Amino acid sequence: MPELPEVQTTVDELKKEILGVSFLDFWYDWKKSVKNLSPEEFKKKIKGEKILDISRRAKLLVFKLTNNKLLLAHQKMTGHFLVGNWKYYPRAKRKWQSTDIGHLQDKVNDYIHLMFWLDDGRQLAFSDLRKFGWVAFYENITLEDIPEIASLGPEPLDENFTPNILEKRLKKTSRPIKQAIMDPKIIVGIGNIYADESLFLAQIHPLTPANKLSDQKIRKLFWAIQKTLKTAIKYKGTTILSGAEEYRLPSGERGNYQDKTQVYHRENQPCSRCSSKIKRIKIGQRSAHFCPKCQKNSS
DNA sequence: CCAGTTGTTGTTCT
DNA sequence: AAGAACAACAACTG
Repeated sequence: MPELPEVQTTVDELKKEILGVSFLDFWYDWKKSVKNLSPEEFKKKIKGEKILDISRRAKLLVFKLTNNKLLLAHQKMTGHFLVGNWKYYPRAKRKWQSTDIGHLQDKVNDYIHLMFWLDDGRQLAFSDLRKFGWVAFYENITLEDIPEIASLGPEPLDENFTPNILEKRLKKTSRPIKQAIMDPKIIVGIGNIYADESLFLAQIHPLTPANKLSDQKIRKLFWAIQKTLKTAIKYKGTTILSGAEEYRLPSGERGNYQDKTQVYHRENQPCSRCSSKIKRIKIGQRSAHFCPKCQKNSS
């Protein structure tokens, strides 16, 4: 699922491919995939816009367009961008406006809900099996004032982010530490996979109340989060094997970090540190994976 | 048919 | 009022 490392990888790869190109045309088959405008209005706005820069804030992709206009995208759980040159899409069994795509022949995948035609002859496709992801178009507003951005906490890999800032934010809540670091108002970019992995690295039990962690543990957690995210970026993110289409690089390749996880998706497998069986419990209706021996519920 | 999966938001409860 | 809990969104796998 796209968390910070997957979004960062998408940004890095897209920059190599489509910086400087312009949008020629747009197609959609799911209205809600365009968040703040009607898809028809969005299409009018986006046509002719040039991609000047691509960056990331939290799990959002930020496309900087001409005259400070912005295209934002959130991939949520199953969304991802693909760049290519296709002829058929999306799924044969779905009805769609044949006038828009009549000349196409090779299929992308079954879950394309947005398609952008680019002026370099290629296409940018947004694949999203569960349809929670979205794009939004903004003009006459600075990035920090956009509602989805304004309420966000600090970036874990920002050079100005320090253990003291993390400590201050964690002291404000008694919720389990796992839920606290997954809360984008406290710190952004961390989802289920990297929360479990960071807590394993820091040897912290996921149920420990956030405001009960010692300063030493918080410093260790700070380090563990950065280490985990940086390593995951190096491996181009996580693509958990499954029949469904999930996270891919814009080239269609899988990430490789799923082979590196220590606890996530590894229930009953031996801990790499002590060989105890990895446990899975529920925290706030979500799975949490941890080593019961290495991650004690102590403050 | 049911449980499990996921990030974020909006609603409801305490 | 604030903070925490939880439903909702969607679609597929096992």
